[in-house]
Amino acid sequence: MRQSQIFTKTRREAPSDEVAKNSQLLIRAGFIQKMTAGVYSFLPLGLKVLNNIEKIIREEMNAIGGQELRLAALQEKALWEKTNRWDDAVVDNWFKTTLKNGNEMGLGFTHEEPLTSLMRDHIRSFRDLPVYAYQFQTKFRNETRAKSGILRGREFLMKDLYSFSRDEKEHDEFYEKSKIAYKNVFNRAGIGEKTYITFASGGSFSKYSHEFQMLTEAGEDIIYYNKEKGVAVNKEVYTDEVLAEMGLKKSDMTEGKAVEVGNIFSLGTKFSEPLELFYKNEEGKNIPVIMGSYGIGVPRLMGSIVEALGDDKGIVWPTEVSPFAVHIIAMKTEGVVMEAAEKLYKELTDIGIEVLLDDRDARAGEKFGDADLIGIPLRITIGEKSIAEGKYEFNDRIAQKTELFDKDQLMAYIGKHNV
RNA sequence: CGGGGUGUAGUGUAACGGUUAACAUUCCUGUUUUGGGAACAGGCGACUCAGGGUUCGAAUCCCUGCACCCCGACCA
Repeated sequence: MRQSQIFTKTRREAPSDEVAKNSQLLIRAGFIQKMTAGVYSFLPLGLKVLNNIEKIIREEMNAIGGQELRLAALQEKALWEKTNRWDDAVVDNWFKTTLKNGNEMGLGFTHEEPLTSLMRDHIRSFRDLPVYAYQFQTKFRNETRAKSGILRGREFLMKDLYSFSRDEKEHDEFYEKSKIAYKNVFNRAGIGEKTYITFASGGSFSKYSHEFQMLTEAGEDIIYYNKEKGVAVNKEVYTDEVLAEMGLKKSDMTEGKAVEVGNIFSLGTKFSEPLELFYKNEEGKNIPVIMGSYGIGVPRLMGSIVEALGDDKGIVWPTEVSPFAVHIIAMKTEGVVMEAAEKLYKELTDIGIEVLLDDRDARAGEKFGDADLIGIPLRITIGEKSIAEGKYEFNDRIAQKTELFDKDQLMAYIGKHNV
């Protein structure tokens, strides 16, 4: 894509009401726009990132047998009354509305109920299990206090997977597989090193659950982590008993602030029983399905990446998440420089590499500054100097260093960083 | 939901109760520039969040509402 064609603009300063690093940088670079507190729109660059993250998650979910679907956002009252989750006294973050005929409806903040209900049409026999279904869908949560940019919004895209298993053993096997899949997601998203699988409370679902917590001052949870073992315990269940159970010692744990980028829950029969999702086993007996739920907030993950990797110059995207793989900076908009830039742009684009070409009639400082802000990890500067030498000037966004590559070296480098 | 704070050109800031609400940046014109946010000249852009009140006079003081931010509670 040509940068001159992108309608969004970078800005030098973030709006004064944006305090969080993630939203400051994302707004300055033109990835997102705030509508109102906790409600953000995703602009072309931001949507590309969101889609890239979605792709990573989709691949990992498919790899463990997930089947993608899309449930309705509008929810009917009767269904949620069956699990006692309609009442505002029980669930305080519903967005509810009323139909013209007076019926109440709610905007889904999660989807255990509708999916469990849906599965009644499809799960009858032990032969129909297990089932792993997931979706990417906008969730609505009437948070009393939205904050931290896109880390905690009132409307956000979420990947939610639900597992339906015959028994605890089958459930546990999938639960363990999901841990690996989640680790893969966060590794590919570039925050693997800072993300700990964290033992946590099960909320109202079960006694315990696992969260994936990424260390950052922008987070709202306190965890105690062990770097060597890569595990952590959420403060809310940080007891001697839990530590002993996990074979950990208090002296080996470090306290840190963290943001929950994903979580996995065992649900047991909490939903299958009230919603009557039973299957017939080999003896013809009705057995409640064992369930689990597995969530990742996509914008939150995007914001967490910015929090974790961004520096004082701007955003730094990991390769797989970056809106473009390569950023070509043309130092001039005409003559041999522009011709060389166009040529490389075409060559890379033709072999399926996503390239952003800065063809704007702007000064070098502005182009470099914007490139740093936007955060594409690989940058190639096309100018008279490197053309004269027959080389390509390559800049590493993270190391902030420059190298001269010939064509083969360049292509090899790009190939290595774009699997 | 409790506590605190803030609302002024697109953005960031300024303005003692007293001219035509200022400066920077963005944007537009022109000239010169062209490898890390260029220089000069000119120009556009604000009913100062909304509604009341006090006052000869309100961006400024008071009240109400709304919005946003921060701390806490909450986070299914």
